[in-house]
Amino acid sequence: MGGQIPETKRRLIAAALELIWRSSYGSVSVDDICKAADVRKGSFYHFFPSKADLAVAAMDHADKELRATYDRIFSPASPPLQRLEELAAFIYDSQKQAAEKYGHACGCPCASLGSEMGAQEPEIRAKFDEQRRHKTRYYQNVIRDLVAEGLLPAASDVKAKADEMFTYLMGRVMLARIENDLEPLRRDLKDGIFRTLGLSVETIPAA
Amino acid sequence: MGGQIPETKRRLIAAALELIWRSSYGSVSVDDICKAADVRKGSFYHFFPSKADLAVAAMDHADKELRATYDRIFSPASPPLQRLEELAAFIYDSQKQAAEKYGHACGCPCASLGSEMGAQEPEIRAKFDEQRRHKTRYYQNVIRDLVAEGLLPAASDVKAKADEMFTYLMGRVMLARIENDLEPLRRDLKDGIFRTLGLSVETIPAA
DNA sequence: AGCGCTCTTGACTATTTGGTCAACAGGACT
DNA sequence: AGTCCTGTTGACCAAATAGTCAAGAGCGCT
Repeated sequence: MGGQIPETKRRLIAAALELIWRSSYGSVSVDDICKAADVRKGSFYHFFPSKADLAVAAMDHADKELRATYDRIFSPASPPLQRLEELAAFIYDSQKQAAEKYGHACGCPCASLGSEMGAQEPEIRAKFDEQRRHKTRYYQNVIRDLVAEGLLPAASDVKAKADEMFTYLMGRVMLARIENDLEPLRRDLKDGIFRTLGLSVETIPAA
Repeated sequence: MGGQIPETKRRLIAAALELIWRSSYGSVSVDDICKAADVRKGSFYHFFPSKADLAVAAMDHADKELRATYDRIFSPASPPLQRLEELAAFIYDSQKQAAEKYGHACGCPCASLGSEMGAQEPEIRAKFDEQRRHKTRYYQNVIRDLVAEGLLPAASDVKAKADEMFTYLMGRVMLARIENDLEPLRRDLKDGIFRTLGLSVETIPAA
Protein backbone atom coordinates (compact mmCIF):
# COMPACT_ATOMS: atom_id res chain seq x y z
CA MET A 1 0.00 0.00 0.00
CA GLY A 2 0.99 3.62 0.09
CA GLY A 3 -0.22 4.03 -3.44
CA GLN A 4 1.59 5.88 -6.14
CA ILE A 5 1.21 9.31 -4.54
CA PRO A 6 4.27 10.12 -2.41
CA GLU A 7 3.87 10.88 1.27
CA THR A 8 5.26 14.37 0.88
CA LYS A 9 2.77 15.29 -1.79
CA ARG A 10 -0.01 13.85 0.32
CA ARG A 11 1.05 15.95 3.30
CA LEU A 12 1.18 19.08 1.19
CA ILE A 13 -2.35 18.50 -0.06
CA ALA A 14 -3.68 17.77 3.39
CA ALA A 15 -1.99 20.81 4.90
CA ALA A 16 -3.18 23.09 2.12
CA LEU A 17 -6.74 21.89 2.48
CA GLU A 18 -6.72 22.44 6.23
CA LEU A 19 -5.17 25.89 6.11
CA ILE A 20 -7.25 27.17 3.21
CA TRP A 21 -10.43 25.77 4.66
CA ARG A 22 -9.74 27.45 7.96
CA SER A 23 -8.78 30.83 6.56
CA SER A 24 -8.61 31.45 2.82
CA TYR A 25 -6.48 31.00 -0.25
CA GLY A 26 -5.12 34.51 -0.12
CA SER A 27 -4.23 34.42 3.56
CA VAL A 28 -2.25 31.21 3.32
CA SER A 29 1.23 31.39 1.87
CA VAL A 30 3.27 28.67 0.26
CA ASP A 31 5.60 28.94 3.23
CA ASP A 32 2.71 28.39 5.62
CA ILE A 33 1.72 25.25 3.78
CA CYS A 34 5.26 23.93 3.65
CA LYS A 35 5.73 24.55 7.35
CA ALA A 36 2.48 22.83 8.26
CA ALA A 37 3.36 19.87 6.07
CA ASP A 38 7.00 19.83 7.24
CA VAL A 39 8.21 19.97 3.67
CA ARG A 40 10.85 22.20 2.14
CA LYS A 41 9.91 24.63 -0.55
CA GLY A 42 11.87 22.90 -3.27
CA SER A 43 9.73 19.80 -2.78
CA PHE A 44 6.61 21.87 -3.06
CA TYR A 45 7.61 23.09 -6.50
CA HIS A 46 8.74 19.64 -7.44
CA PHE A 47 5.17 18.41 -7.10
CA PHE A 48 3.17 21.50 -7.98
CA PRO A 49 3.96 24.08 -10.62
CA SER A 50 2.21 26.76 -8.59
CA LYS A 51 0.21 27.51 -5.50
CA ALA A 52 -2.97 27.48 -7.56
CA ASP A 53 -2.24 23.96 -8.77
CA LEU A 54 -1.98 22.76 -5.21
CA ALA A 55 -5.32 24.37 -4.49
CA VAL A 56 -6.87 22.43 -7.34
CA ALA A 57 -5.31 19.22 -6.04
CA ALA A 58 -6.69 20.00 -2.59
CA MET A 59 -10.18 20.48 -4.00
CA ASP A 60 -9.86 17.19 -5.79
CA HIS A 61 -8.70 15.47 -2.64
CA ALA A 62 -11.60 16.88 -0.63
CA ASP A 63 -14.06 15.61 -3.18
CA LYS A 64 -12.59 12.13 -3.45
CA GLU A 65 -12.52 11.80 0.33
CA LEU A 66 -16.24 12.48 0.42
CA ARG A 67 -17.05 9.88 -2.13
CA ALA A 68 -17.36 6.88 0.19
CA THR A 69 -19.55 8.84 2.56
CA TYR A 70 -21.82 9.92 -0.24
CA ASP A 71 -22.08 6.35 -1.48
CA ARG A 72 -23.18 5.29 1.97
CA ILE A 73 -25.66 8.11 2.43
CA PHE A 74 -27.17 7.64 -1.00
CA SER A 75 -27.28 3.87 -0.83
CA PRO A 76 -30.24 2.68 -2.89
CA ALA A 77 -30.99 0.36 0.03
CA SER A 78 -32.25 3.25 2.16
CA PRO A 79 -35.63 4.86 1.55
CA PRO A 80 -35.04 8.07 -0.40
CA LEU A 81 -36.40 10.36 2.29
CA GLN A 82 -33.99 8.84 4.75
CA ARG A 83 -31.13 9.53 2.36
CA LEU A 84 -32.00 13.19 2.40
CA GLU A 85 -32.20 13.23 6.16
CA GLU A 86 -28.84 11.56 6.41
CA LEU A 87 -27.34 14.03 4.01
CA ALA A 88 -28.60 16.93 6.11
CA ALA A 89 -27.27 15.32 9.28
CA PHE A 90 -23.91 14.62 7.69
CA ILE A 91 -23.48 18.18 6.47
CA TYR A 92 -24.29 19.55 9.89
CA ASP A 93 -22.01 17.09 11.64
CA SER A 94 -19.04 17.75 9.44
CA GLN A 95 -19.49 21.49 9.77
CA LYS A 96 -19.69 21.11 13.51
CA GLN A 97 -16.53 19.04 13.59
CA ALA A 98 -14.67 21.62 11.54
CA ALA A 99 -15.98 24.42 13.73
CA GLU A 100 -14.74 22.67 16.85
CA LYS A 101 -11.38 21.94 15.29
CA TYR A 102 -10.75 25.39 13.86
CA GLY A 103 -12.69 27.64 16.18
CA HIS A 104 -15.27 28.85 13.71
CA ALA A 105 -17.65 27.66 11.01
CA CYS A 106 -15.70 26.82 7.86
CA GLY A 107 -18.24 26.27 5.11
CA CYS A 108 -17.30 24.35 2.01
CA PRO A 109 -13.64 24.73 1.07
CA CYS A 110 -14.33 24.22 -2.61
CA ALA A 111 -17.05 26.83 -2.70
CA SER A 112 -14.89 29.33 -0.83
CA LEU A 113 -12.00 28.67 -3.16
CA GLY A 114 -14.30 28.93 -6.14
CA SER A 115 -15.68 32.24 -5.00
CA GLU A 116 -12.32 33.70 -4.11
CA MET A 117 -10.22 32.46 -7.01
CA GLY A 118 -12.54 31.12 -9.68
CA ALA A 119 -12.35 34.27 -11.74
CA GLN A 120 -8.56 34.43 -11.70
CA GLU A 121 -7.76 30.74 -11.89
CA PRO A 122 -9.94 29.00 -14.46
CA GLU A 123 -8.80 25.59 -13.29
CA ILE A 124 -10.29 26.26 -9.90
CA ARG A 125 -13.59 27.13 -11.47
CA ALA A 126 -13.39 24.04 -13.68
CA LYS A 127 -12.73 21.83 -10.69
CA PHE A 128 -15.68 23.28 -8.84
CA ASP A 129 -17.87 22.68 -11.84
CA GLU A 130 -16.74 19.09 -12.05
CA GLN A 131 -17.69 18.57 -8.44
CA ARG A 132 -21.05 20.22 -8.93
CA ARG A 133 -21.81 17.78 -11.73
CA HIS A 134 -20.57 14.95 -9.57
CA LYS A 135 -22.74 15.80 -6.58
CA THR A 136 -25.85 16.58 -8.56
CA ARG A 137 -25.68 13.05 -9.97
CA TYR A 138 -26.33 11.73 -6.46
CA TYR A 139 -29.18 14.20 -6.09
CA GLN A 140 -30.74 13.27 -9.41
CA ASN A 141 -30.62 9.65 -8.38
CA VAL A 142 -32.48 10.18 -5.14
CA ILE A 143 -35.00 12.50 -6.80
CA ARG A 144 -35.81 9.79 -9.32
CA ASP A 145 -36.49 7.41 -6.47
CA LEU A 146 -38.75 9.99 -4.84
CA VAL A 147 -40.69 10.18 -8.07
CA ALA A 148 -40.88 6.40 -8.21
CA GLU A 149 -42.33 6.31 -4.71
CA GLY A 150 -44.93 8.85 -5.69
CA LEU A 151 -43.54 11.48 -3.33
CA LEU A 152 -42.83 13.80 -6.23
CA PRO A 153 -44.93 14.25 -9.35
CA ALA A 154 -43.99 12.10 -12.33
CA ALA A 155 -43.55 15.22 -14.42
CA SER A 156 -40.77 16.55 -12.18
CA ASP A 157 -37.74 18.06 -13.91
CA VAL A 158 -35.16 15.89 -12.18
CA LYS A 159 -32.08 17.76 -13.33
CA ALA A 160 -33.49 21.16 -12.45
CA LYS A 161 -34.51 19.94 -9.00
CA ALA A 162 -31.08 18.48 -8.38
CA ASP A 163 -29.45 21.76 -9.37
CA GLU A 164 -31.77 23.66 -7.10
CA MET A 165 -30.92 21.35 -4.25
CA PHE A 166 -27.21 21.87 -4.85
CA THR A 167 -27.66 25.63 -4.94
CA TYR A 168 -29.66 25.55 -1.75
CA LEU A 169 -27.12 23.46 0.12
CA MET A 170 -24.16 25.52 -1.05
CA GLY A 171 -25.89 28.73 -0.11
CA ARG A 172 -26.79 27.53 3.35
CA VAL A 173 -23.34 26.19 4.09
CA MET A 174 -21.62 29.27 2.72
CA LEU A 175 -23.78 31.53 4.82
CA ALA A 176 -23.05 29.43 7.86
CA ARG A 177 -19.38 30.24 7.31
CA ILE A 178 -19.90 33.93 6.75
CA GLU A 179 -22.10 34.31 9.80
CA ASN A 180 -20.20 31.75 11.84
CA ASP A 181 -23.46 30.18 12.90
CA LEU A 182 -24.32 26.52 12.49
CA GLU A 183 -27.66 26.77 14.20
CA PRO A 184 -29.70 27.49 11.04
CA LEU A 185 -27.98 24.51 9.51
CA ARG A 186 -29.03 22.23 12.30
CA ARG A 187 -32.53 23.63 12.51
CA ASP A 188 -33.53 24.16 8.90
CA LEU A 189 -31.38 22.13 6.58
CA LYS A 190 -33.59 19.06 6.31
CA ASP A 191 -36.81 21.04 5.90
CA GLY A 192 -35.05 23.34 3.49
CA ILE A 193 -34.08 20.43 1.27
CA PHE A 194 -37.63 19.14 1.36
CA ARG A 195 -39.07 22.52 0.55
CA THR A 196 -36.56 23.06 -2.24
CA LEU A 197 -37.56 19.78 -3.82
CA GLY A 198 -41.22 20.54 -3.39
CA LEU A 199 -41.89 17.81 -0.89
CA SER A 200 -44.71 19.06 1.29
CA VAL A 201 -43.45 18.79 4.84
CA GLU A 202 -46.75 17.40 6.09
CA THR A 203 -46.27 14.38 3.87
CA ILE A 204 -43.28 13.44 5.91
CA PRO A 205 -43.69 11.39 9.05
CA ALA A 206 -41.47 12.50 11.95
CA ALA A 207 -38.22 10.59 11.58
CA MET B 1 -22.70 69.73 -1.21
CA GLY B 2 -19.53 67.70 -1.31
CA GLY B 3 -20.37 66.41 2.10
CA GLN B 4 -17.95 65.92 4.93
CA ILE B 5 -16.21 62.96 3.32
CA PRO B 6 -13.13 64.12 1.39
CA GLU B 7 -12.80 63.33 -2.28
CA THR B 8 -9.66 61.29 -1.74
CA LYS B 9 -11.34 59.05 0.79
CA ARG B 10 -14.29 58.61 -1.53
CA ARG B 11 -12.02 57.58 -4.38
CA LEU B 12 -10.23 55.07 -2.19
CA ILE B 13 -13.50 53.47 -1.18
CA ALA B 14 -14.79 53.34 -4.75
CA ALA B 15 -11.56 51.88 -6.07
CA ALA B 16 -11.39 49.29 -3.31
CA LEU B 17 -14.95 48.19 -3.92
CA GLU B 18 -14.38 47.82 -7.65
CA LEU B 19 -11.14 45.92 -7.36
CA ILE B 20 -12.26 43.62 -4.57
CA TRP B 21 -15.58 42.93 -6.23
CA ARG B 22 -13.84 42.00 -9.44
CA SER B 23 -11.17 39.80 -7.93
CA SER B 24 -10.90 39.33 -4.17
CA TYR B 25 -9.62 40.89 -0.98
CA GLY B 26 -6.47 38.83 -0.95
CA SER B 27 -5.59 39.49 -4.57
CA VAL B 28 -5.85 43.24 -4.26
CA SER B 29 -3.02 45.10 -2.59
CA VAL B 30 -3.04 48.47 -0.91
CA ASP B 31 -0.79 49.67 -3.71
CA ASP B 32 -3.28 48.48 -6.32
CA ILE B 33 -6.03 50.41 -4.62
CA CYS B 34 -3.92 53.54 -4.28
CA LYS B 35 -2.93 53.38 -7.90
CA ALA B 36 -6.52 52.92 -9.07
CA ALA B 37 -7.66 55.81 -6.89
CA ASP B 38 -4.65 57.97 -7.81
CA VAL B 39 -3.85 58.47 -4.16
CA ARG B 40 -0.52 58.17 -2.40
CA LYS B 41 -0.04 55.60 0.28
CA GLY B 42 0.37 58.09 3.06
CA SER B 43 -3.13 59.38 2.37
CA PHE B 44 -4.49 55.86 2.47
CA TYR B 45 -3.23 55.39 5.99
CA HIS B 46 -4.34 58.84 6.94
CA PHE B 47 -7.93 57.77 6.33
CA PHE B 48 -7.82 54.07 7.14
CA PRO B 49 -5.84 52.38 9.89
CA SER B 50 -5.56 49.22 7.79
CA LYS B 51 -6.56 47.51 4.59
CA ALA B 52 -9.29 45.64 6.46
CA ASP B 53 -10.80 48.91 7.64
CA LEU B 54 -11.07 50.12 4.08
CA ALA B 55 -12.79 46.87 3.18
CA VAL B 56 -15.36 47.49 5.88
CA ALA B 57 -15.86 51.03 4.63
CA ALA B 58 -16.33 49.66 1.13
CA MET B 59 -18.97 47.20 2.32
CA ASP B 60 -20.72 50.02 4.07
CA HIS B 61 -20.60 52.16 0.96
CA ALA B 62 -22.00 49.37 -1.19
CA ASP B 63 -24.89 48.91 1.17
CA LYS B 64 -25.74 52.59 1.47
CA GLU B 65 -25.68 52.98 -2.29
CA LEU B 66 -28.27 50.24 -2.60
CA ARG B 67 -30.62 51.83 -0.15
CA ALA B 68 -32.48 54.12 -2.53
CA THR B 69 -32.97 51.29 -4.99
CA TYR B 70 -34.35 49.04 -2.31
CA ASP B 71 -36.71 51.74 -1.15
CA ARG B 72 -38.01 52.03 -4.67
CA ILE B 73 -38.35 48.28 -5.22
CA PHE B 74 -40.05 47.72 -1.89
CA SER B 75 -42.32 50.73 -2.14
CA PRO B 76 -45.55 49.91 -0.28
CA ALA B 77 -47.32 51.41 -3.27
CA SER B 78 -46.51 48.36 -5.43
CA PRO B 79 -48.36 45.07 -4.99
CA PRO B 80 -46.12 42.75 -2.95
CA LEU B 81 -45.74 40.17 -5.70
CA GLN B 82 -44.52 42.86 -8.04
CA ARG B 83 -41.96 43.94 -5.47
CA LEU B 84 -40.51 40.45 -5.50
CA GLU B 85 -40.42 40.39 -9.26
CA GLU B 86 -38.67 43.71 -9.35
CA LEU B 87 -36.14 42.53 -6.81
CA ALA B 88 -35.35 39.48 -8.93
CA ALA B 89 -35.04 41.62 -12.03
CA PHE B 90 -32.82 44.14 -10.26
CA ILE B 91 -30.48 41.47 -8.97
CA TYR B 92 -30.13 39.95 -12.40
CA ASP B 93 -29.61 43.32 -14.05
CA SER B 94 -26.95 44.49 -11.66
CA GLN B 95 -25.12 41.19 -11.96
CA LYS B 96 -25.27 41.45 -15.71
CA GLN B 97 -23.93 44.98 -15.64
CA ALA B 98 -21.04 43.94 -13.43
CA ALA B 99 -20.33 40.94 -15.64
CA GLU B 100 -20.16 43.14 -18.71
CA LYS B 101 -17.97 45.66 -16.97
CA TYR B 102 -15.53 43.20 -15.45
CA GLY B 103 -15.66 40.28 -17.84
CA HIS B 104 -17.17 37.74 -15.49
CA ALA B 105 -19.94 37.27 -12.95
CA CYS B 106 -19.05 39.03 -9.72
CA GLY B 107 -21.60 37.95 -7.14
CA CYS B 108 -22.14 39.99 -4.01
CA PRO B 109 -19.01 41.81 -2.86
CA CYS B 110 -20.08 41.75 0.77
CA ALA B 111 -20.77 38.03 0.74
CA SER B 112 -17.45 37.31 -0.96
CA LEU B 113 -15.63 39.49 1.53
CA GLY B 114 -17.52 37.88 4.37
CA SER B 115 -16.65 34.41 3.23
CA GLU B 116 -13.02 35.21 2.56
CA MET B 117 -12.23 37.38 5.56
CA GLY B 118 -15.05 37.04 8.07
CA ALA B 119 -13.16 34.56 10.17
CA GLN B 120 -10.01 36.66 10.37
CA GLU B 121 -11.52 40.11 10.53
CA PRO B 122 -14.44 40.20 12.94
CA GLU B 123 -15.44 43.67 11.78
CA ILE B 124 -16.05 42.33 8.31
CA ARG B 125 -18.31 39.65 9.70
CA ALA B 126 -20.08 42.23 11.86
CA LYS B 127 -20.66 44.50 8.86
CA PHE B 128 -22.08 41.61 6.87
CA ASP B 129 -24.41 40.77 9.72
CA GLU B 130 -25.59 44.35 9.93
CA GLN B 131 -26.43 44.27 6.27
CA ARG B 132 -28.23 40.96 6.59
CA ARG B 133 -30.44 42.44 9.29
CA HIS B 134 -30.96 45.50 7.16
CA LYS B 135 -32.04 43.60 4.07
CA THR B 136 -34.23 41.11 5.88
CA ARG B 137 -36.22 44.05 7.22
CA TYR B 138 -37.31 44.79 3.68
CA TYR B 139 -38.15 41.14 3.18
CA GLN B 140 -40.15 40.91 6.37
CA ASN B 141 -42.11 43.93 5.30
CA VAL B 142 -43.12 42.47 1.96
CA ILE B 143 -43.91 39.10 3.52
CA ARG B 144 -46.29 40.76 5.94
CA ASP B 145 -48.07 42.34 3.01
CA LEU B 146 -48.28 38.96 1.30
CA VAL B 147 -49.94 37.60 4.43
CA ALA B 148 -52.31 40.56 4.49
CA GLU B 149 -53.31 39.84 0.92
CA GLY B 150 -53.98 36.22 1.77
CA LEU B 151 -51.20 34.95 -0.46
CA LEU B 152 -49.43 33.45 2.52
CA PRO B 153 -51.06 31.77 5.52
CA ALA B 154 -51.73 34.00 8.51
CA ALA B 155 -49.68 31.70 10.68
CA SER B 156 -46.50 32.30 8.65
CA ASP B 157 -43.28 32.83 10.56
CA VAL B 158 -42.37 36.13 8.94
CA LYS B 159 -38.85 36.40 10.31
CA ALA B 160 -37.95 32.84 9.38
CA LYS B 161 -39.30 33.30 5.87
CA ALA B 162 -37.32 36.50 5.43
CA ASP B 163 -34.16 34.77 6.56
CA GLU B 164 -34.79 31.91 4.17
CA MET B 165 -35.28 34.33 1.37
CA PHE B 166 -32.01 36.08 2.18
CA THR B 167 -30.20 32.77 2.31
CA TYR B 168 -31.67 31.72 -0.99
CA LEU B 169 -30.72 34.94 -2.74
CA MET B 170 -27.19 34.97 -1.36
CA GLY B 171 -26.68 31.37 -2.34
CA ARG B 172 -27.89 31.88 -5.87
CA VAL B 173 -25.82 35.00 -6.42
CA MET B 174 -22.72 33.49 -4.90
CA LEU B 175 -23.03 30.43 -7.10
CA ALA B 176 -23.48 32.64 -10.13
CA ARG B 177 -20.08 34.11 -9.33
CA ILE B 178 -18.38 30.80 -8.74
CA GLU B 179 -19.75 29.26 -11.91
CA ASN B 180 -19.59 32.49 -13.87
CA ASP B 181 -23.08 31.87 -15.16
CA LEU B 182 -25.93 34.33 -14.85
CA GLU B 183 -28.39 32.19 -16.76
CA PRO B 184 -29.81 30.36 -13.71
CA LEU B 185 -30.24 33.76 -12.13
CA ARG B 186 -32.26 35.05 -15.04
CA ARG B 187 -34.25 31.87 -15.41
CA ASP B 188 -34.98 30.78 -11.86
CA LEU B 189 -34.55 33.65 -9.46
CA LYS B 190 -38.15 34.83 -9.38
CA ASP B 191 -39.62 31.35 -9.13
CA GLY B 192 -37.00 30.45 -6.57
CA ILE B 193 -38.03 33.34 -4.35
CA PHE B 194 -41.67 32.31 -4.68
CA ARG B 195 -40.90 28.71 -3.88
CA THR B 196 -38.72 29.67 -0.95
CA LEU B 197 -41.51 31.75 0.52
CA GLY B 198 -44.01 28.95 -0.06
CA LEU B 199 -46.01 30.85 -2.67
CA SER B 200 -47.42 28.21 -4.97
CA VAL B 201 -46.39 29.24 -8.44
CA GLU B 202 -49.81 28.42 -9.88
CA THR B 203 -51.33 31.09 -7.66
CA ILE B 204 -49.35 33.67 -9.54
CA PRO B 205 -50.74 35.15 -12.72
CA ALA B 206 -48.13 35.61 -15.44
CA ALA B 207 -46.70 39.07 -14.94
C1' DA C 1 29.60 -0.75 -10.56
C1' DG C 2 27.18 2.53 -12.97
C1' DC C 3 23.07 4.62 -14.76
C1' DG C 4 18.75 6.97 -14.41
C1' DC C 5 15.02 8.14 -12.02
C1' DT C 6 12.25 10.45 -8.45
C1' DC C 7 12.54 13.01 -4.59
C1' DT C 8 14.77 16.31 -1.30
C1' DT C 9 17.20 20.15 0.28
C1' DG C 10 18.49 24.85 1.52
C1' DA C 11 20.25 28.74 -0.15
C1' DC C 12 18.86 32.31 -3.26
C1' DT C 13 16.25 36.19 -5.66
C1' DA C 14 13.48 39.81 -7.18
C1' DT C 15 9.40 41.77 -6.09
C1' DT C 16 5.65 42.95 -3.35
C1' DT C 17 3.55 43.31 0.90
C1' DG C 18 1.19 46.24 4.68
C1' DG C 19 2.46 49.82 7.18
C1' DT C 20 5.38 54.13 9.12
C1' DC C 21 7.01 58.70 9.36
C1' DA C 22 8.64 63.37 9.19
C1' DA C 23 7.85 67.09 6.53
C1' DC C 24 4.86 70.11 4.44
C1' DA C 25 0.70 72.63 2.09
C1' DG C 26 -3.14 75.45 2.71
C1' DG C 27 -7.07 77.21 4.58
C1' DA C 28 -9.54 78.86 8.95
C1' DC C 29 -9.56 81.08 13.09
C1' DT C 30 -7.41 84.22 16.51
C1' DA D 1 1.29 87.24 12.21
C1' DG D 2 0.92 83.02 14.19
C1' DT D 3 -1.29 78.68 15.16
C1' DC D 4 -4.38 74.98 14.43
C1' DC D 5 -6.16 71.46 11.73
C1' DT D 6 -6.97 68.40 8.01
C1' DG D 7 -5.01 66.48 4.20
C1' DT D 8 -0.95 65.21 1.27
C1' DT D 9 3.32 63.50 -0.04
C1' DG D 10 7.23 60.41 -1.11
C1' DA D 11 10.80 58.25 0.93
C1' DC D 12 11.43 54.46 3.82
C1' DC D 13 11.19 49.70 6.11
C1' DA D 14 11.21 45.01 7.64
C1' DA D 15 8.96 41.15 6.51
C1' DA D 16 6.79 38.23 3.49
C1' DT D 17 5.84 36.79 -1.15
C1' DA D 18 5.91 33.19 -5.08
C1' DG D 19 9.02 30.96 -7.38
C1' DT D 20 14.19 29.11 -8.89
C1' DC D 21 18.11 26.25 -8.98
C1' DA D 22 22.14 23.43 -8.57
C1' DA D 23 23.48 19.87 -5.95
C1' DG D 24 22.78 15.69 -3.97
C1' DA D 25 20.28 11.39 -1.69
C1' DG D 26 18.33 7.09 -2.32
C1' DC D 27 16.63 3.52 -4.92
C1' DG D 28 15.87 0.11 -8.54
C1' DC D 29 17.55 -1.62 -12.83
C1' DT D 30 21.03 -3.66 -15.91
